[in-house]
Amino acid sequence: MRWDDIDKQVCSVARALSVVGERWTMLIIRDAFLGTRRFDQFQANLGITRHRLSERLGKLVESGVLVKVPYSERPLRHEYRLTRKGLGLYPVLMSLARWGDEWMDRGEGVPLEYVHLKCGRTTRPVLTCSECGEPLRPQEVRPQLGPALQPLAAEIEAAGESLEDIPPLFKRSM
Amino acid sequence: MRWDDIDKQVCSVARALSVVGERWTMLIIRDAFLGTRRFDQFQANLGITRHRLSERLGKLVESGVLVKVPYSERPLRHEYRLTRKGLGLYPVLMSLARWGDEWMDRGEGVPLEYVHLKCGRTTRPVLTCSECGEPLRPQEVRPQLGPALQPLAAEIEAAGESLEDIPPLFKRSM
DNA sequence: TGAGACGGTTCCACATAAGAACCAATATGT
DNA sequence: ACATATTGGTTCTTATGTGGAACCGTCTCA
Repeated sequence: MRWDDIDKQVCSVARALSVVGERWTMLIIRDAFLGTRRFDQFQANLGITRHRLSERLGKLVESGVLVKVPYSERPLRHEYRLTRKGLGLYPVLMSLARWGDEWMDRGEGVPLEYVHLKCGRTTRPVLTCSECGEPLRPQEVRPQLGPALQPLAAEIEAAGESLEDIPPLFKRSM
Repeated sequence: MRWDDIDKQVCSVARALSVVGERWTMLIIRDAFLGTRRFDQFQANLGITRHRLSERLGKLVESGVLVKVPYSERPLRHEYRLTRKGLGLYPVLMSLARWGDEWMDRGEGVPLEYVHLKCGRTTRPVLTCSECGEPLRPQEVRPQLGPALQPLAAEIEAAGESLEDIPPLFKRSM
């Protein structure tokens, strides 16, 4: 299978990665969250080639993560800003940062700290349950087929198999 | 700059991506979280080429995200399992899944739902502040230089500039 | 009139990926 | 005893992606 076809999978992770899963893309988004908006700024901050940057920005605009907003007529210039869809990537970015802080440390402490303005303290983001507010741990979460995979569920039951304990069942999912 | 050098940046996101930022890698990890352990299982589920899979698994073992555990002598066979470091990627994965659910939906509903066994309800993971428990929103979080970037802070102050409102300041950070 | 800022595009050499075939150690069936 | 299957790879060829540098077009400012 080609990488270009992963967005066809019935899998939210695969679909997400079809947009933000290429080299440089998440770093461009990180920079956007830190306030970078212009082509040359991105290029200087990231050290990516202009060619690649141009291509990646184009794709991000196409997929609705960034918008091109003019900030000057004559000469016509635009900058790139996060859309709501782009802002939605914040948890992904923060989770990556947190994991990097925890596991990729070089013994010099973390590069950045994050002050939560609401409570005034340095925060370390935690993933929690929307329903009970407890931290979400992988052992305490059971994935089950959602609406988009009901046909698959029917198929499996028709074959006389059980929906329980078939981990590879989820091969097209999650 | 080459992609291979991003792990040298003083940036936790970049460092994290140097491990999990390549094509296929997060999908391999997704499968590992869903219970996949053996080479051929991964290959069948993902549709990745054996070559690429072999290389990616090797890198993940090298970087400590997976371990190779023998499950049979004669013939010697091993399987791949998530380490604690690997399990630490759960929030990244769930955040990606959630974003995909929300923004890459095709109108057929979500592929998978997640039941939080502790409270028994279908959960949608939320990123919250470790200190006050409130949901973390990008506008309410102020990144500031951490220990690893104190030299940079000194440099900037020496140049007579302010640490405030210099977004590109963070170019080597986050 | 000439240089510089900005936001790109074009070109080439090299690196990485996809797909298929092959390989080696054992186990299993006949 | 021999053929076939299983598992976990490696090797090869061809296609696609990437990095680096040069170039381009529109403006502004001196």
